[in-house]
Amino acid sequence: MRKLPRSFYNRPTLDVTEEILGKYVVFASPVGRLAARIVEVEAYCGEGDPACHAACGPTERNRLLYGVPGHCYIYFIYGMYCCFNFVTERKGQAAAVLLRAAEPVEGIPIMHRHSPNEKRQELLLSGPGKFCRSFGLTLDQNGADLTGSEVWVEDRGDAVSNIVRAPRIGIRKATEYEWRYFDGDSPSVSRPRPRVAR
DNA sequence: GTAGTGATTTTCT
DNA sequence: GAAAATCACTACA
Repeated sequence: MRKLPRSFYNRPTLDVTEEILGKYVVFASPVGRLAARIVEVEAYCGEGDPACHAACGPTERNRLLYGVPGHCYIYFIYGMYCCFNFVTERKGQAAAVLLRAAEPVEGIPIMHRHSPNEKRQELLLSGPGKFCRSFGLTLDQNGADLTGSEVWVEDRGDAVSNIVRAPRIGIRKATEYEWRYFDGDSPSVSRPRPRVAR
């Protein structure tokens, strides 16, 4: 059990994306400690990636992407949901890894309380919006330092044997890049059988 | 079981 | 004014 250092994030985004699978994200929330095993992520590289928030240059909203790696980038979307990102690459390089899904490990009763509609435990974190809601992550955690003591990622020695690569989901641009990585053996990925349409 | 559409707010053009 | 890195509900097979 080892907290990942900043040097883990200060590398090519696609390397971080692949290697963060099977790691554990931990959130010391005000109502208790939460932990989950990461099973699905997507890479967003600012340079040459039309789907990245930073594709059109720096703005007030995405400035964290350009900042120091190893921080959280959380944004509000579709009026009711948040998405949680890990900022990667060196300062000045806008890139991040979007956490799409995870398996509940610790603090499961708390997650159920945040998402009373979701009865099945393996689906509590099966999507970026649901992950933030079940974890209780809000814009209050935007910009949190992943080497700090509020939110961080641990290596618990898990290896993912069946890593699957697929086109990214929920975007209308640059879907030809297969930058979505997930654990093909996990029941908690957001789309068990990815559809080609959309 | 799968497929389609509405909800709702922040951000940028 | 329009789009967005989504989710939940309804309709239909």
